[in-house]
Amino acid sequence: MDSVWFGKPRPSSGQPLGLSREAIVRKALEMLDEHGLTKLSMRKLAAALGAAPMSLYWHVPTKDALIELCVDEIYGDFPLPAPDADWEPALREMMHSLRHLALKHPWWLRAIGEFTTIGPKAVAMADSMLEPMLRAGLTTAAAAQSVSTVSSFVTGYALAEANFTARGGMDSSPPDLGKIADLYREKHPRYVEMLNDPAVWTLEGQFEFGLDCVIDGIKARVAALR
Amino acid sequence: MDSVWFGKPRPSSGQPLGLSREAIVRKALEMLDEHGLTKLSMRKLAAALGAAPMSLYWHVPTKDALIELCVDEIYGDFPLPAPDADWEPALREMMHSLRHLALKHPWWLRAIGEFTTIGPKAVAMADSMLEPMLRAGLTTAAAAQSVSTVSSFVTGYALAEANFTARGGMDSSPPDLGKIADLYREKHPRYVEMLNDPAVWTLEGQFEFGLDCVIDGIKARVAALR
DNA sequence: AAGTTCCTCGTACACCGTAAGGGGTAGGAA
DNA sequence: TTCCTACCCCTTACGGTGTACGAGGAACTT
Repeated sequence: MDSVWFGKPRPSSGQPLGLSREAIVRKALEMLDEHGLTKLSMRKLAAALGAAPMSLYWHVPTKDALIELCVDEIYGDFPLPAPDADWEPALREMMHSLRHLALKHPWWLRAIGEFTTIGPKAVAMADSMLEPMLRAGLTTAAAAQSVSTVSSFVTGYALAEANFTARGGMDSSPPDLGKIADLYREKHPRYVEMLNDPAVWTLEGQFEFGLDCVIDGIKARVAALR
Repeated sequence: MDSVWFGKPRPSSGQPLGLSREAIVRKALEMLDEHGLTKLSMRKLAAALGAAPMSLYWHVPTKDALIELCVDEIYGDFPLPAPDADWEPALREMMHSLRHLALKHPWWLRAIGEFTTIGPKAVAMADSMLEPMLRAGLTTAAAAQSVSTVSSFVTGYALAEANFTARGGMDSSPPDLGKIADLYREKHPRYVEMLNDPAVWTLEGQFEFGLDCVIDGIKARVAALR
């Protein structure tokens, strides 16, 4: 099945009046950030743009394709590390950026899970993650393995984190932890004790701990992987 | 907002004829495994059960609630480690189980990302993950931190893995890597070289590598966390 | 003036989740 | 026997969704 990336963005010789692929994506991003993935509809998007629903379909083949474009646009916000940075601080910095991106756009990770997007900006990001590792002397496979490992942790963590940080406007509210604790107090006391431990909810610190673990493990292997 | 878990499953004094919450969840799981999350509709589910669409709503308050029940059911398939196992092999084994669960039910991770479910079987799984760590002498917070770190990696990895392993019947097909390589060959040669490296596609080995990294990092900290 | 290309829109179709309420059936009470 | 109540299933209907199809109009070329 062909993806959006293989088709041209439709030639537009005359000056675009009001509607354009870029304008549609921009407004869609705005609405996604504000209301979440499930609340976005082509009709509402068109209304927000002052156009008829079917007008969008000239610029974008389908709703799923539009969301793929939006997902890739987010990859574009990814800040690049300094071109001469050592691999470890570069990797750390990129992973912090990745987490912040995911937390800033809660719909993003969910969309990634559903649409398997590999757009130009996603490729650029992956490429720039590879770069410091290769420069440190790793083989292609080893660099890929390292990057895949850390970014798996980060996306997994951000996914869990986003579930407990759902703010206003999202699709679902976070579960009521007090009720859950009451429900399971006698059957799973260990679990309830964990829920009530304030240290568990220092999400920033938890992330740092996990990131340290993963990077330590990679560091220990970098020598062998060269 | 109340969740399914806080309401009773509707008292059923007489013998249930045909329809029941259990039967509905069972059939829904079957259809989810076969056709994926987006293809499941209450109407089709009812038809598969030989019932009218609205009949389901006696047993289940809403479609989202039904999916939460399905998600929790999957947690129930999680195999428990031996009750006297050391923390490291126990953790390893559980993470392998978690990955296999995620790959066997591709809709599952996507649903977790969308619904923030904490049902009884999810709690039981979390509890049994905590157990070996606590037995090893970790504090509650340290055990939670460790488990959260590894399972974040595993879910993140499984999410990415599932995107490249989409088999028949899923919502979207995997992207055509050959075309992608052609598109980006001159702009991102490093990335394309990675795509063409067969070692990158030994997903089992990549998973093992990542898991080793994370567990090593935790192991190095276990002493300090006691 | 005629044709061509680009863009916008109106209409329509097949789906979706589910609110509201109508019946039927079974068991217990009168 | 008759009535009441609880439980379960269904019909109808409403307001949404993505998008196929094709009718236009506007601008530019010839």
